[in-house]
Amino acid sequence: MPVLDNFFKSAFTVDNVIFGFDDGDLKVLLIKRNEEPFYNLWGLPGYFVYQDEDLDDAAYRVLLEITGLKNVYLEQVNTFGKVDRHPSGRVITVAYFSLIKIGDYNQFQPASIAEEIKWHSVSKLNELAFDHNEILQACFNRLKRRVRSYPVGFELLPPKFTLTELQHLYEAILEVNLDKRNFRKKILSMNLIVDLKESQEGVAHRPARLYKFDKEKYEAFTAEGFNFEL
Amino acid sequence: MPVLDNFFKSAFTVDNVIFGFDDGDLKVLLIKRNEEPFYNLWGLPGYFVYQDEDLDDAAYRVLLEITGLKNVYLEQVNTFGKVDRHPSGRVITVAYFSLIKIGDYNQFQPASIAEEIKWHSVSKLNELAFDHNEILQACFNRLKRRVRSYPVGFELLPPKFTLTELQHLYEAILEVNLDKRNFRKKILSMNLIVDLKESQEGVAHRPARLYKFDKEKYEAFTAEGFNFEL
DNA sequence: GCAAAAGTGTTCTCGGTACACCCATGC
DNA sequence: GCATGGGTGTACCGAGAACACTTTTGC
Repeated sequence: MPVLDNFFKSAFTVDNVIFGFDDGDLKVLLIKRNEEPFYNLWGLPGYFVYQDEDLDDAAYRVLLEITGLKNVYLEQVNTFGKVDRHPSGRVITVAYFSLIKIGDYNQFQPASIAEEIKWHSVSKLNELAFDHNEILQACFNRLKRRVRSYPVGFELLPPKFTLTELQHLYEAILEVNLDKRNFRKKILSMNLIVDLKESQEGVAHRPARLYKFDKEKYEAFTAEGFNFEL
Repeated sequence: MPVLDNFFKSAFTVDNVIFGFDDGDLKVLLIKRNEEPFYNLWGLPGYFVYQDEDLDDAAYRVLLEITGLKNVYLEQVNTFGKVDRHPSGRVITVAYFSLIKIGDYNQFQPASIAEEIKWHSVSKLNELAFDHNEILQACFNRLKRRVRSYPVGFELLPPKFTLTELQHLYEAILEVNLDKRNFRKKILSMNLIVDLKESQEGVAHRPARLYKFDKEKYEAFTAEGFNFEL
């Protein structure tokens, strides 16, 4: 074996694809870089992992710095390690995605690593810094699959929501159109959401009933693993 | 930002869970370590990633060194980066799994990194070096899911096989028992395998018919993505 | 009263599942 | 002839998919 020291010359980072859902549209939180490389380009929030820091902890740290949020859904997706992906040296990055409720996000975090932070529609993105387009695509694909085995609505929607909002969420993630009646039949038969017996107010049409997730059922489901096909 | 040099002190490795199938049993190829740490314990084949080497290339290199094989199925699974997972310093490892035909494997590779290389049943494993039990479990779980979206039999079985062998493969991976008639109905209805009009020889019972995979259909299927529920 | 979205059932088809007996070969 | 695994068909049930009209509100 060669001298071990030859190998301890790399750095690694975490990059976090933070998904939110608003106005019928799946969004991702991007930062405008205020330093080289890729100055002024949009990119994923991320940072180097400290020497004494676990990978997951680093991902949570970045998430907290950017959004002010803890205890949110976070999942490791893939690791990207092309030799030349970072101009400063050998840097491999571990990609995570997280799901947050846009309403919980506090817009003005004092984030030193970014000049500007903004939600972008996943469906219309321009060129991002580094290999971040590729990373984002991988995370979006993972989310598409995850949606079938995990009730992601619980993470992305506000505490009270309408069935139409929930349907639009699935449609945005899966990039399909769903039949309203079939969707409702299916989702209600899971007994995962609860009718709050309240209604929307101030809308210029028949107000929709509001629902919430049943936390106990949700936890029982996630523990045993289940199938969420739609 | 702190001085960048502080971060370029880490090493990373790839570890490869090499699956094979033989005698109705799912196997994994392990090495007996001939150096510290974990001297004489069994562990996953893996190695440091060179500074000028892409991650996937490193995984293929390890695979080639251990098995003598190229062009086999290889998939990145997860990255493990607990601070103290490696006694020599900060080493994060990217886990891959690959699928090979046990018959193609040449038992005596001149592998410098191992004293001994041996197939082990996935169902009865002892304690492995590092966090390799955890890594193996993650890869096995991934394989369980992958089996539903990819015809893994194509990678794990010899060119000619019987339907019972194929069924046993699925049973070993999914850890369930399948109904013989239903399995055959389903698998034959996919038109993915071809009756070779040949039979087993030298067995002490009615000889089974031999089948092969239809490579064209297989490639068409994998290109468009498909569903392999069983 | 009109625009806009909410809410609601039935039918058909297809795939999944359960299930038991005869067949071909080696010894 | 017997032990061993190979090979075959049918009936039932439930989930998914297609499909259109009435209701409630704000303006």
